[in-house]
Amino acid sequence: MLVATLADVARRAGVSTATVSRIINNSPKPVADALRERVLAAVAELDYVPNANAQQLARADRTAVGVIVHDVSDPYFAEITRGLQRVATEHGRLVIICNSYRDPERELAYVDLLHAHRTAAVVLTGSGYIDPATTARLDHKLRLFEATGGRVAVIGRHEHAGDAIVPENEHGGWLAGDALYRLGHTSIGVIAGPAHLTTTADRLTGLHRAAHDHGHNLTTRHIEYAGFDRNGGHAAAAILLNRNPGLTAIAALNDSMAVGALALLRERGLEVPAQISLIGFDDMPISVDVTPPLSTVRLPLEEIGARAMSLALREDGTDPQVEHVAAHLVLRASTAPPR
Amino acid sequence: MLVATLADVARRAGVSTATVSRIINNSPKPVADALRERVLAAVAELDYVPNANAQQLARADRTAVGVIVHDVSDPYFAEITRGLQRVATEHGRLVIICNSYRDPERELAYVDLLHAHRTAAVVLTGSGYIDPATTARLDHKLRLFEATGGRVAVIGRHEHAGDAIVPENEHGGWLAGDALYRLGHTSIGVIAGPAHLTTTADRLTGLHRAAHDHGHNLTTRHIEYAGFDRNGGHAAAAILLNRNPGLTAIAALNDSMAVGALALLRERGLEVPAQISLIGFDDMPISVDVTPPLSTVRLPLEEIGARAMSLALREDGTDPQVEHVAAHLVLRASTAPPR
DNA sequence: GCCTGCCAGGAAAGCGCTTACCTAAGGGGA
DNA sequence: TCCCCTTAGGTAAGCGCTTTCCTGGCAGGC
Repeated sequence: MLVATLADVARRAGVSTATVSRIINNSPKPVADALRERVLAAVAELDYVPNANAQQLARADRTAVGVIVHDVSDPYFAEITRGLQRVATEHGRLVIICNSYRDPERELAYVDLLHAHRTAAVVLTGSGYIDPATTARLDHKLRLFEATGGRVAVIGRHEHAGDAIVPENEHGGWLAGDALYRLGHTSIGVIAGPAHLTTTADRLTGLHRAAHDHGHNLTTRHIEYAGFDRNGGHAAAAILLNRNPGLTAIAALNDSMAVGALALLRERGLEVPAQISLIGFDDMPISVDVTPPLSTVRLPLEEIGARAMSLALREDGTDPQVEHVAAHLVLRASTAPPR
Repeated sequence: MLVATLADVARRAGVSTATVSRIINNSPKPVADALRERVLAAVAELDYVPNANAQQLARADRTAVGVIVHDVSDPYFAEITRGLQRVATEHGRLVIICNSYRDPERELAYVDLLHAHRTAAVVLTGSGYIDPATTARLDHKLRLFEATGGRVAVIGRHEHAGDAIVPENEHGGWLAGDALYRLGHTSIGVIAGPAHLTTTADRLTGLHRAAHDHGHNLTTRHIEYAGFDRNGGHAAAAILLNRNPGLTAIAALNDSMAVGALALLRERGLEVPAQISLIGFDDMPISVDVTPPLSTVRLPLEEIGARAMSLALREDGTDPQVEHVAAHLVLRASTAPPR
C-alpha cells in the first residue's frame, strides 16, 4: 500500500533527493555515471513512479490538455476527438476528455475542473448554447482560465475567448438547400437539431437563405427540431411527412439524423431518391455505407480537431486566432430531381 | 497571469488559510456564518479556483479514473466508453481517456502515467496482446499500481490483475460459426482481426470449434487477417473471394469489417444474402443501417463499460472479481441458406 | 467570583517534488 | 606552492493545499 517516494530512492542510493530528481528528469546538470547508475538501480528496485501531482505543484508547469465534448461516442465528436488526440500525442501531451452530454451546467463545471487541474489548454468542441446567460458565464470562466496562463480553443462556437476554429455551418446549410432547390425541389422538409444549439441555428440560417435565394420560403411547418442522433432523425422524419404530404426532399442537419430519416423512409416504402430526396450534413463515415449512399455537406472533422489542437498548443504568444473551415457539397445517390 | 491562492483569499477575508480551506471543502468543523460569508465573498471577488494538484498532494486521495482504450473514435470503444463514463459520472469521478492506438508501448506508458497521477483506478479496455513479454510487463505495472492503492479493471483481456469483465468472445465466435453451418454453409471465409490480439484469437477459436462440431474444418486459406476496421474488412473480403471461388458465406470478427466486406460484395455485384451470406460481430449501431441489416453476435458494449466502471469504483475491499458477459446471436437479413 | 469545559479559529507541520543557492574538493596557472 | 575557478553534489526553501494540535475566550456550575 505504501508508495516509494523520491526520498526513499535517495536513501537507498545513498544520495540526496536533489540528485535523484536531476537524474530522473535528466536535467542539464551533469551527474557522475556511477551515481546515475546507482540511482537508476534504486528506482528500478523500488518500482518508483514519481507523483505527478507533486511534480506539477513544484514545477508549476502545465502539461495535460482538457477537451470538453458533447459526447465522444457520437461519431461527429469521435472524428474531431481523433484529430485532437493525434496532434496532442505528437506534442507529447496527455488529453483529458470530458463529456458534457450537452448539459451547459456540466460544461461549466468541467471548465472549472480543468482549470483546477491547471491543464495547459482547454478545447471546447461542438455547438454552444443560444442562451446568453450561459454563454456569458462560460465566457467569463474561459477568460479567467486564460488569465491564469491557460490556453483556450473553441470549435464551432460563438464564445469569444481564445482561439477558434469555425466551420462554415451557415454556408454548409446554404449548400444543402441550394443543391435541393437547384434540383427542382420546392417542398423541402428540414430535420433540425436541438433548437437551443448554435450549430442548429447556423445551419438553419443557411437553409433559409438558400430558400430565399431561390424565391422560396422555409416555414415552421417544414422544420422539425430533434435530437442530433439517429432516433431524432427517425422521429422527425415521420412528423414532417405527416405534416407535409407533398414533401419531395428532406434536409437533415447532420448525417446521424439523415440515417434515421432514411430508415423511416424505407419503413414507409418510399424510394430514395426516386420518390423523395435526402441530404445530410457532416459527411460522417456511415454516410457511404447506407443505401443509397448519402448526399451530404462535408466538414473535415478530423482536420478540424487537429487544427484546434495545434492552435491550443502553439508556443508563440500570438493573439487569439480564428480559422475558418470550409464546407463542401458531396453529392452521392440520395438526391435527385423530384419526379 | 497570476493565480489567486488560498493564502490570497485568507488575507483578503482576514482569516487564516485553515479557515478558508475548511469553508471551501465544507468540512464538518463549524464556522461562524459571518466568517463564512466573508470568505465566500473573497473567493468570488478573486475568482479563486483551488489548485487540484496541491489538493491531491495534501489529501493523498485519489479522484480521477483513467481509461485506456485502443481508439475512442472506433464505435466499439465509443460504446464501451459511454458506459464507462456514465457510471463514473454517477460517482462524481473525472475520467481521463487515453488512446493507445493499439500500440503496446503506448499502453504501457499510459499505465505509468495514470499511476503517476495517482488515479483512483485504471480501466484497460479492449483486446490484449498475444505476446507474452508485453503481457508480463503490463501485468507487473498493473500489480504495482494496485499495490499502491489503485484499482484495476480490465475488459476482455487476459491480464490477471484486478477486476475483469470478460465478454464471451469464444462462445460468440462459436455462435456465428454455428449459425452459418446450421444454415447449410460449408465453405465459409473468415475475416479476422489483427493476429496479435487476443480478441481475434478467442473469436477464431470459437469459429474453429463450431466448424469441428459440424464436422468441418477451417483452414488457413479460409481465414484472412486484417485491421479491425471497415477498410480491413473490405480488403480481406476481396482476398478471401479471390482465394476461395466457392465461398457461400463470410464471417467477420467485428461489424466494422463486416460493413467493409458488404461494400466489397456490392462492388462485385454479389447479392447478400442470396448469393453469399455475411455475419458480423458486436452488434454495433451501424449494423441495422446497412442494407441488408447485418446478422451479428451481440455484445452489450455500453453495459460492459458500465459494469467495468462499477467494479473499478466499488468501495468495499473485496477480492478481485471476474464477471462474464454473454454473447447473443442476432439474426437479421444478411444470412440465408446457400442456394 | 473562580474554575472547568467547550468551541471557533489559528499556527504550523507536512504531502512529494524542484531548484536556487551553497559547499567542498579537485585542477590548473602563475 | 598557493590561489582561484570550476564543478559535482547537497541543503533547504518553497509550490498550494489539508489537518492536527493548540490557543484564547466565553459560558456555566459551584
